[in-house]
Amino acid sequence: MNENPYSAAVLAWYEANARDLPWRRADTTPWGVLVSEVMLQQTPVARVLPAWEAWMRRWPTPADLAAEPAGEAVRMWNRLGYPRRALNLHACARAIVERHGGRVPDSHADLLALPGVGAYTSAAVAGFAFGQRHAILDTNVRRVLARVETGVEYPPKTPTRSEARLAESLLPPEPAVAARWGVAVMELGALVCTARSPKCAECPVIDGCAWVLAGRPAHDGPPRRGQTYAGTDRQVRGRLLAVLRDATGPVPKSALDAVWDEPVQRERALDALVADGLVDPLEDGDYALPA
DNA sequence: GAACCGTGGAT
DNA sequence: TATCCAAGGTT
Repeated sequence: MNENPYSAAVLAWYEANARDLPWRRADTTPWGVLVSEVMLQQTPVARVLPAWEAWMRRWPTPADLAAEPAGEAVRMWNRLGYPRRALNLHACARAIVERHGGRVPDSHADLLALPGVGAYTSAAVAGFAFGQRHAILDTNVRRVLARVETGVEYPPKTPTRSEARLAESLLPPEPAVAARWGVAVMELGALVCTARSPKCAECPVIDGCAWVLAGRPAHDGPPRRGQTYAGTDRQVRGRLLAVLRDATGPVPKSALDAVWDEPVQRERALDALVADGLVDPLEDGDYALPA
């Protein structure tokens, strides 16, 4: 008995409309799935595609990456954003080699223990790579459920227990079907039930959508503040790291000083990069990507 | 729980 | 041009 009234329609829609993404192919390894999920954190599919291909070509297994210095991962990450994810993936590779014999673990708890792997990513890898039954609650699923089930345009700013309970209540009983349902709802949110200008005419569950039935009311409540970027420490960190990425070796501090005029903010950003392990201060005063 | 952590395309 | 926001996680 399945308590999910949408699964059949969504699964059928997915069969007909799913994108042919490389990390979804049958021959993709769990490592390939893990790499894709980390790269996709807060990053659009279109920008991940070439990065994933290059990464997997260079480091087809965790052992391949574990054998390299962390700085190589940061350099390879290029401009994908949130470069600590590169560090996390490198640390994942070493943990997988040391604790799991070089194979990506299939248990949800072991996945969750990996650096940079949280509630979403652990569920996604366990589901998509190993066919297990876990609730997937990413930004796409949250938006779909907010509309179809709750009747509001957008979910809360941060995931709630209520959302998690709802997602779990909708899980099909059969693990393989549940895993399929997870990607299918995500894909529906990514292609049809989008944040702006949703394509309701193409939606397979429009007849049961609480938000549509309510007349598609606009989001009420405080505006979800956008993060200004210009002038922030993040921008400074990005510029500093770009210098190190684009250099072939260590760089003098003067090269870093050149990217930002304001010295207090510049030093703070550099110190933070060092504290995060993204930059190594060398004994001679130069700076380098981590060894 | 809020703040922080990059980057670039779309509108 | 400015804002939104994209398969989150950590502190």
